[in-house]
Amino acid sequence: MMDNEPKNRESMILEAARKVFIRKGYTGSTMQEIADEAGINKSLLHYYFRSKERLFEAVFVSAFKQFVPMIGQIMTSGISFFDKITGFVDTYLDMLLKNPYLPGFILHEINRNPDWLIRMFKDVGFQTQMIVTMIEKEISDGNIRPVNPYHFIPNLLSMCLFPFISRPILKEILIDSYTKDFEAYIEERKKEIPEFIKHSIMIK
Amino acid sequence: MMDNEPKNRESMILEAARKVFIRKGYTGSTMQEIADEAGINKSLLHYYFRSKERLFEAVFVSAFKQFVPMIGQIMTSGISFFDKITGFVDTYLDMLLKNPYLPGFILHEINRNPDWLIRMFKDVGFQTQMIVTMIEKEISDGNIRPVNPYHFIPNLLSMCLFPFISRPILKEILIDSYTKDFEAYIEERKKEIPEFIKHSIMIK
DNA sequence: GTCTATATTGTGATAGAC
DNA sequence: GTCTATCACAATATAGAC
Repeated sequence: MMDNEPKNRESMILEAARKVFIRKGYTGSTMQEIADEAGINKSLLHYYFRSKERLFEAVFVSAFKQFVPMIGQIMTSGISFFDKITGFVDTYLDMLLKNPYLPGFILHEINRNPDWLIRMFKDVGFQTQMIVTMIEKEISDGNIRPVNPYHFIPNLLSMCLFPFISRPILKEILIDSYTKDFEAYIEERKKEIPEFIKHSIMIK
Repeated sequence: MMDNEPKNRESMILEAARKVFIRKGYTGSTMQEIADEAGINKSLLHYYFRSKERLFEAVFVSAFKQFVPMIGQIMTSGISFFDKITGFVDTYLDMLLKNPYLPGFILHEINRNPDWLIRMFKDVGFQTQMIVTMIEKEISDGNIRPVNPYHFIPNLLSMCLFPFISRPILKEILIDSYTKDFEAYIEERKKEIPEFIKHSIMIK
């Protein structure tokens, strides 16, 4: 960790709040715990952010932006379809390894209040239509077999995200008998997921 | 709904608690809300179950048993590998459609307290080794290509579970532009998931 | 068994000294 | 800006009448 630069209180608080909220969720976290984590007094939280809800909102917005993959860049580049998949999986899994509790946090909080999504996606924007178009072009070009993009995209996302959401269960039913730790297991998936997809939809 | 038979208070409370806990989680639920849902007084909850935690535990244990797929039955039957996959996906998605919030609930609560798992799996037991052995036999028999079972099994589970965990997001980024409602979308997946797997690992 | 208080602790939030 | 003290209320839990 190289970020020991003296930061201002506001970002210190945000960092502590992020840590606590992401791990325990909104209803599972208390202002006291966040204050302790930040090494300051409870009232200071209210000084910088008016309420628990506002503090949470600040954390959630930034976390959500991180969660939605920057899929546009790589999907419009000139590389082959298989390389696009590999590149995406590699980049996204790397980010998730650095933020293993992010998926569970986002999914749970969105479930708690789905209305946030509409406002969220205005800022962030997952370019669905662009990806669908890209996939359809690959099909008509004869590079991949006819696959329904509206199922393929969730399949891809699920295979990346699921291990992080179900981490304790996976550890119990699989990894323990597989003698690998979690990070090594995810590293393996960087090859396994593209391989799985390759056999599933590639024509040549 | 045909279950209007007069039930005893205890199961009425359990039903109400299940509804509230599964939707809002342990920290997001209050005893008051559960009492309201059951149409009774707050103190009665404490009469039947000593504490919030005990009431939750009763709900969680039964929910967890439902969540862990009865994969042993179908995986040891004499049918072909592809039929096993299709049968499992069909059965499991049907159960999930009746309990759409179950996966998010279980996964979130396990994340909140992973220690429960050890005790849970003693009772329930997901027969990992049996499934792994079965897959390895299919490989050596030349029915499917050599695939790592420790990645294949999570892939299969993830494709079934993910839509339910990420339902609001999927609705926002996919289904709206796809003109299907959620149930119709899941019905489609009963064919799409086996199809995806078939192309991915079947040899013939 | 079921209800109406009531006790007791948690927690978000504010007031006010410095 | 930062702290201590305190308020107001919500939530779990219990006591006791019926």
